Amino acid sequence: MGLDDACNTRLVLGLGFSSSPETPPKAKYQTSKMSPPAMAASFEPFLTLGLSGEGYRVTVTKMVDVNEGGNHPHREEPLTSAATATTGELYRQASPDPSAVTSFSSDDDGVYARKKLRLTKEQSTLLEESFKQHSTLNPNQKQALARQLNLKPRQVEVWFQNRRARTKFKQTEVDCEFLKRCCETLTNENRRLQKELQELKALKTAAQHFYANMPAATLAMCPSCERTGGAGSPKKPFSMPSKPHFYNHVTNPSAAC
DNA sequence: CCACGTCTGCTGGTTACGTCA
DNA sequence: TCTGACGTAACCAGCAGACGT
Repeated sequence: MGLDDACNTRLVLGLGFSSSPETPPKAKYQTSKMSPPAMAASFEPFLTLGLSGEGYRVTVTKMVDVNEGGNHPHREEPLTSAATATTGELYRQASPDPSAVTSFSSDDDGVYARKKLRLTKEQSTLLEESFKQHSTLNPNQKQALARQLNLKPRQVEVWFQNRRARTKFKQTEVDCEFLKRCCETLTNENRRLQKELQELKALKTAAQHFYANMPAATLAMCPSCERTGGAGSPKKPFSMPSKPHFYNHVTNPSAAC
């Protein structure tokens, strides 16, 4: 819509109440807390703003946030979906990108319901490239990117927020997988060491029995400690190393993860 | 210097729409 | 055509830091 068009048309403003579902627009619920039946059953004040004699008609329920700067979620007044659709529709008309038309569609009544925006491939690509350079945006970057992409700064902001969240989620998944593998490896290693310990214990018991049942005369003298392995030292026929050699997963990370 | 209120941007969680198998 | 799963835009609540008073 060009400037000339805007100058040559008259605005028509209407205000009223309606309890019927068809007028004003089919207000779709915005949040789950506001169920559609509840919306349909209530008396809704509505405001119509249109260009005389033709299709540029905007119908709004409750409040409309026409302040572009007031797009911060904290300060945004609650909008009905119809109101949101209205601002979206206004924006769409200003957008030269034909693909953006699919972002907001009208139903058979010519009434605009809120539809989810789908970013074009070009928009997504540029956003991705920008995200690779910096995962957060300062206000100037946001404004510039929004202008470049023909989007609202708020949309760019939301995209970056969601993108950061997705990145974090993916990283968490990767970390989770890594820890799972570590856990599996350590469990296997633990099992193997337990088995080894059992075998050593069995060996020790067998050796104890062997030396205990052997006649003292047949026992050889140990040349270094000068003790026999049998009756002379029944308690310690042989000993395990005082410092058992455990596999260190920290110093040998390849064995674990 | 400290307390307080406001503004702004972020995160985490959720909702709802569009797409696809 | 219907349906469920999935991706994601949009939203909300809460928090934290900067800033002015």
